[in-house]
Amino acid sequence: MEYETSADGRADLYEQLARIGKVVVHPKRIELLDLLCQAERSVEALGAATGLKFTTVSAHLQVMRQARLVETRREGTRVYYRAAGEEVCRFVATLGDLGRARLAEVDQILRAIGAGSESTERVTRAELLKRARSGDVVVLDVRPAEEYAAGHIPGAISLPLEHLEARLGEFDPGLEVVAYCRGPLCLLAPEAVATLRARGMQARCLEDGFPEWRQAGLRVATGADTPGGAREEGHETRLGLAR
Amino acid sequence: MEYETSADGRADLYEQLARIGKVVVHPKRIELLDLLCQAERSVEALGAATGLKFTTVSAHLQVMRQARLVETRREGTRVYYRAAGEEVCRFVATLGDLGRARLAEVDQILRAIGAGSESTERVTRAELLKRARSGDVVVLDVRPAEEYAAGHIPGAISLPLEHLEARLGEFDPGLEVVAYCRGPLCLLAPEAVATLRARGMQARCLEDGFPEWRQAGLRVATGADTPGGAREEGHETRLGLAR
DNA sequence: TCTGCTATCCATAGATCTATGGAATATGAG
DNA sequence: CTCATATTCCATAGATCTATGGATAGCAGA
Repeated sequence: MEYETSADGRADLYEQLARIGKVVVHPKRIELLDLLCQAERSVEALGAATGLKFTTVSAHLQVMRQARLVETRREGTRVYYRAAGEEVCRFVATLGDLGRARLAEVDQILRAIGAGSESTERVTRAELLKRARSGDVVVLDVRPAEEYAAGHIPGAISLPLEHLEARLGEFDPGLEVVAYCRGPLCLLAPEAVATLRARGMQARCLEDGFPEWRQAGLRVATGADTPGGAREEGHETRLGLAR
Repeated sequence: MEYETSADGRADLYEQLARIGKVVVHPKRIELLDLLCQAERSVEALGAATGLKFTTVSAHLQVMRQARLVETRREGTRVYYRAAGEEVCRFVATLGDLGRARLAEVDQILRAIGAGSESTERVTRAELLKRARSGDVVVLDVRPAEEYAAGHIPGAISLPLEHLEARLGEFDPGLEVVAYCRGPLCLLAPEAVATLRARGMQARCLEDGFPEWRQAGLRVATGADTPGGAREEGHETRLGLAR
């Protein structure tokens, strides 16, 4: 149906809000928006992350741009997309909360993969701050490297989930690990914790994720995890990884 | 496209959230949901409020029911719909906030009708409480009667916008009026204030609206405004209406 | 049971959306 | 200017959605 811009302001209003609704009517667009709330990405990278052809991703991004939910930055021949402001992320989070509250399926899905109302309680931000100060805990950022670079908890080390297995041997078994990811709907940290626990390690998830940390007004650090690549030898015990 | 329930939990998750998105992709459904966040209503009443044939409204309601955003209650031959919980209202409010923040059109529309970043600042809840105690202010609920009945600010008098003109003469010109409605996206109170001011009265809007009042944990009253119909004679000065 | 209501269910024409191939654009390196 | 790369723009077949008329179902009163 066609709802042209009429003289009736009230109808117009809902019309405008529906532009936003259009974005979240498609699962892939929700996924894309969720990704963009974490860090900016190129069209190509988004395609790889979602399994869509870049041309399809571009089409979805145009819909999101129409709704002003994303902004772009050009760098050379590449275009980086990002969520257009804090409100967008808050909206996505609210959508997730609502799904969790009203759709039993959402909770089931999360639980099925180990997140959800998990067996082990999570570490609160306050507790993490306290324990980090005393130095007996390793804070692990298991999100993709670009998201870590876009912002992370100070002192956390970047170890994307897919590299976790490979580096399991490097952990100091004497320290507890606190892993975090993107938030309550994200499964990266729960999976990491499951992996670590399977090895007999002490590991828990942080409550929520990085976005919530930032929104709580806590300090954040940015930049890649030692640009050179490998971490500086010898300093790693600070982070709880055996050299 | 068809996104069947696959083994990939992640895809499933966004799929489920898209069920909610489906509700807000259609302007009329947003309008319906917004109405249901205010008070429960029958299918017929919703049709009248939105200008849709009841059969169309029913179809929209099924979509909302699928997403579990509404619940029903049967009373005789009539079915009353309502928003399914606080989270739903919060979601609608967040959608409105996002629209306001990102879509200039939304703000323009609101401003065009007198709401939006209006010329007169609004009264805060704290200020209203204080002044209500000293009794030099009339609190006016300009929403439809059924919404007033479903919950209102204690001491407020119900005077739906469409009856305001007719009863203008009853106001005590010595008192300031504070009008409220459904929230920042609602235009009822701003219009009421405009009408009152045109008559030279002191009038302002309350910040936000009733839902926010309730969410702030403040006291609310329920029930119709004197079941008999006319307000008790003689007690009205308490409310600022001349007898 | 029959009748009158209110609401849901069904079918459908017409409008809209999605994924994708292929062409057109924009930017940077030669 | 030419070529290569990353995107956007366009066209389109096939799937999905919307509004609505007509039929059906649940409930209350005669």
